[in-house]
Amino acid sequence: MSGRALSLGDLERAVLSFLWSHGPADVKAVHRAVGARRDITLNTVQSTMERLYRKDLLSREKVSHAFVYSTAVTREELGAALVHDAVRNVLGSDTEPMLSAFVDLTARSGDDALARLEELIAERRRARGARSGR
Amino acid sequence: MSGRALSLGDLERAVLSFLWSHGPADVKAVHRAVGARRDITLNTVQSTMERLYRKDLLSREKVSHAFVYSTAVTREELGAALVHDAVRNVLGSDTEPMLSAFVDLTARSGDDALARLEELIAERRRARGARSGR
DNA sequence: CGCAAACACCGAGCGGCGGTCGGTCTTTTC
DNA sequence: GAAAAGACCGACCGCCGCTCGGTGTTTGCG
Repeated sequence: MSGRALSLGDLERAVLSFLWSHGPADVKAVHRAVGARRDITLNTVQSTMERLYRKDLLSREKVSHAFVYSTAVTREELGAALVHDAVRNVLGSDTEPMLSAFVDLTARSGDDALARLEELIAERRRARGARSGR
Repeated sequence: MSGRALSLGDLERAVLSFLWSHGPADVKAVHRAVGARRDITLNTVQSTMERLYRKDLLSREKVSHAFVYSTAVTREELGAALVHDAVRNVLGSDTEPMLSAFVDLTARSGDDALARLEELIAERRRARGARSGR
């Protein structure tokens, strides 16, 4: 853990997206899938993946003499972290504005989304319910 | 309206924050309040505010021969926009992951936050109530 | 065992963006 | 009119992601 104010470029997002969808892969595979449409060198993909690795967003494991990269965080975790950042930077530490934003954004997806949000809250409640605290 | 992937720097956020707290102000006032502690020239503040103006985050009105700047969006709107961006860039267009992130982040602020979220949803429901979703 | 292919890593250049100013041109004011 | 006030322009810097070429190292085949 760590990572403050992480910023991601297009390629970085594309790489992460690919690894989230299809599991772990080596640079070559990612290049074939992601770099192909971009007319990008394998080297570029390599650099990007290493940068992602240094940001602790990817983990790697040496297989024979090539690295196989895996995501170090789930899409959900990253998404939550980014949202959290946005909130902290603009809305501050008060929770109220954050909650308002959530409801607002949810409402834009329709009333059913609002209902779904309630369900998720209820579920979360139930899960935390019995056990209490962390 | 518009706004693609807006990114804000520290000074820009500070300026916006000031204008949100204390109403409209001219460059000089903002410089006194924000630029003072930063050992920054009035010109720097001026440039930053103009950039903010071009990003449509500030509006201005000429009073005598100086501009008085006002925020063109509320803190809540900007916050929501940023959160929306983060969601779109990482979580995609499916609403489910977004809702999960919301509940997750809210839960981190405690059970009362979860309860408050429910209240806000209920309120929103009542406000939009009768009309029905699409 | 030695060599060629495969691959990771370094260094570098580019473009975009925010921050930071100095200088200049325009407008207001006395 | 001249001086003061302020807006605008252009420039430079540093950071960051993108993009490669080149180089060194490791692997595996003949």
